Parts: sequence; C-alpha cells; structure tokens
Amino acid sequence: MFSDRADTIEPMSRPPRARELVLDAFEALLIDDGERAATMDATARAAGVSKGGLLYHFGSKDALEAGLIQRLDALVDTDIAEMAASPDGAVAYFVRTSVMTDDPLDRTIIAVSRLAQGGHAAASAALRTVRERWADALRPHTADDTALDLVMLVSDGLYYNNALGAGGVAGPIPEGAAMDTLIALVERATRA
Amino acid sequence: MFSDRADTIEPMSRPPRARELVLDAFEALLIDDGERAATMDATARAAGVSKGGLLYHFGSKDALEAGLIQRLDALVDTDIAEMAASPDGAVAYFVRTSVMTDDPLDRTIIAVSRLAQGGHAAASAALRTVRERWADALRPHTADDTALDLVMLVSDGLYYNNALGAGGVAGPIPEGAAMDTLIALVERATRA
DNA sequence: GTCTATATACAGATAGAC
DNA sequence: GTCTATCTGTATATAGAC
Repeated sequence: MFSDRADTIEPMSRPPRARELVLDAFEALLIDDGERAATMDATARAAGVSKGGLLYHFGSKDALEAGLIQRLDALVDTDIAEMAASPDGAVAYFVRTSVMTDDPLDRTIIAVSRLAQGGHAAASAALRTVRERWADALRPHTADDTALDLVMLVSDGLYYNNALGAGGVAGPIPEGAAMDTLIALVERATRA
Repeated sequence: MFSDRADTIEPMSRPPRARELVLDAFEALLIDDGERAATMDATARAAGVSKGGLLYHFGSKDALEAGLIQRLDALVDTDIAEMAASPDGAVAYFVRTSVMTDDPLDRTIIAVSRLAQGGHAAASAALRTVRERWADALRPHTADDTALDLVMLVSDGLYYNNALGAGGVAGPIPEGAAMDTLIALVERATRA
C-alpha cells in the first residue's frame, strides 16, 4: 500500500529532513539544559534554521512538543518488538536497556520526561502509556504482579538516575559486571 | 553557645515565619506546575506577599532555590535518624517511605528534583548527596553492593513515579497489601 | 520553504516610598 | 518588613518580504 518514490536518490526521507533536525535539536536542549532552556529560539539556533523556518515545520511550541511525543511512540514500537525477540530474555533486555546509552529511544524518553516534569499533560500521559506497554510485554515473563512491580521499579530507578545526570556529574548507575550481577538478582527474584 | 531568647511567647520561630511560607509556596508551585511556572511573581502571589516582600527574604531566584535545598538537607537529617531507629528495619522503612505521602520530606525532594531537571547544578548535587547518605545508612542492612543497588533503585523508581504524577493522573504505585508484598520481596532478595 | 522584523507578554531584578 | 512602581531582557507568535 506504500507508493514510495525511490527513484530520487538524494532526498530519501519521507518525513522532511529539516523537521527531524529540529526535533533532534529540541531533544538535545531538553536533555542537556532542561525545559526552560529549550525555547523556540534556542531550538532554531541549534538546528541551524531561523525562528521563522522552525515555525514553518512546527506552527507552535505545542506542535513541537507533540512532534517529540510522536517520535517517542514510534521508537517504543521498535523497542517492544526487539524486547520480545531478545535471546537474553525480556527481563534482562529490559533492565539492561533501561540505563542510558545515548541511543535514540533513551534520549527521547529523557526529553519527554523533562516536558512531563514541566507540567505538560500530554507528555505525562505518553510516558504512562509507554510504561503500561512495557509492563504488558513483561507480564508473561514474571512470576506475579509483585515481581513485575519490582522489575518496573528498578527500570524506573535507572531512568531517574539517568535523568538527574543532566548537566552534572554522572549518576551512581551500576555498570559492566555490577549490572550483570544486578540483572541476575532481579531475575532470580522475579522469574516466572 | 546559643542565646535563644525564649522569653517571648507568640513568635516562637527562629527562622522567620514569612520565610517558611514563601518556601512552602515555591515548593507547591514546583510540584504542581513545574519549574517553569514557579516564578518569583507566582511564588509571591501564592505566599500572599508582594514581589518586593519576597525579595526582602530571598534577594534573588538563586537565593530562593538555595533556601529550598537547605530545607531538604535539614529534613534528611531527621529522616536518617528515624530510619536508624525504625523497629521495622531500615530497608522496610526506606522502601515504604519512598512513596509520596505528601509529608514535608517527600514534597521537598520532588521540588528539588524539578530544579535539578531544569539544569540547576546545586540541586543535582544536593540530590546526589542525599542519595549517598541514604546508601551509607542502608549498607549495613544489605547483603552486598548489588543488594544495596536493588534497594536504592526500587526507591528511586518509586520517586520517579511520584514525580511524574504532577498535574496528571496518579502513577502506578503499589499501595497497601501490594506494597507489603513488594517490601517482603525486596527484603528476601537483599537481606544482609 | 526560509528569512527578517515586530507585537505582546512576562521573566528577574532595582529603587525608593511607607 | 512590606509595599508599588519601573527597568531590562527574553519568550512565543505574527506579518510579510524573498
């Protein structure tokens, strides 16, 4: 049902490229400097366009924020599919990927969290929905509701520490072997 | 070394009362509406004083934020003492009190988190210090570093969900019996 | 599609009256 | 101690040229 015109080579993207660059810039500002600093002006400057140029793609601040939330939903689709297919098991995959690796999904989640903490209702709702989707995907892999709570909370804790790292010293997140041991402990405590 | 004049009855407070009311208002705005909305103007209005009146107590936005961080440190002193004295055990006390009950400490932590997410370096540093103090107090009660990580992360996860609740629907936090079961699971997995 | 220029509102902070 | 102006900078958004 797709009619992708693949006969042009250079501008391969269906979603306008400039639009994605603006979202990248907005995301980076939210992560590095917080909601307050992520203004239309700063976003335009960071994306290398003018304010007017930005407002052609996103007619308002609300539209820009909605665009970021839309990106989050798309990235979570992919993540849930990868989690289900993970050879390690869904729980191990989920806990391990809950620590920020600067991949697109991690970045978008932190950015949307900043929006949520700024009182943006749609951002809070989007994060709750994402959390619920993850919980649904993990439920078959955990012993009971309490075990699922534990897995979800450890993941939330990891994200909380990631989110606090902004602009400051890195948070106290288990790395390498420490993470492997933590995952083993969580799996032992929650295995279905 | 203190020369407390206790001979006056009515104004019993050493820290000026208006100052505390301003901090209460600032805190409430941060929690309910986010950092962006917690302006000097809005804080003054919520505290029932004028902008000039607020600026008598806190000469700048930075001073106001520093005042909130100072309040956090004082509240954590009390909490650590209560945790050590808890008949339930430190781990159970810690996990149970990690869910927002609208007590002064919970409120101040969420408020300072908002500041931290807005890029306020001193707020991030203060939260890291608080986390470290808790970890030190809990270390003797956990089997090893991994167990301690697990307890800390569950607590962080609880706070993360509390923090997201702002202005929106309540987060998916275990309550009542579910919380008791979770604490039992965490204790079984981490007991020293 | 992308730009400059501008309107309107509100932020943090100062000055000085009461 | 607490107030009412008021200054200065910056945010979102619009208008309209190129």
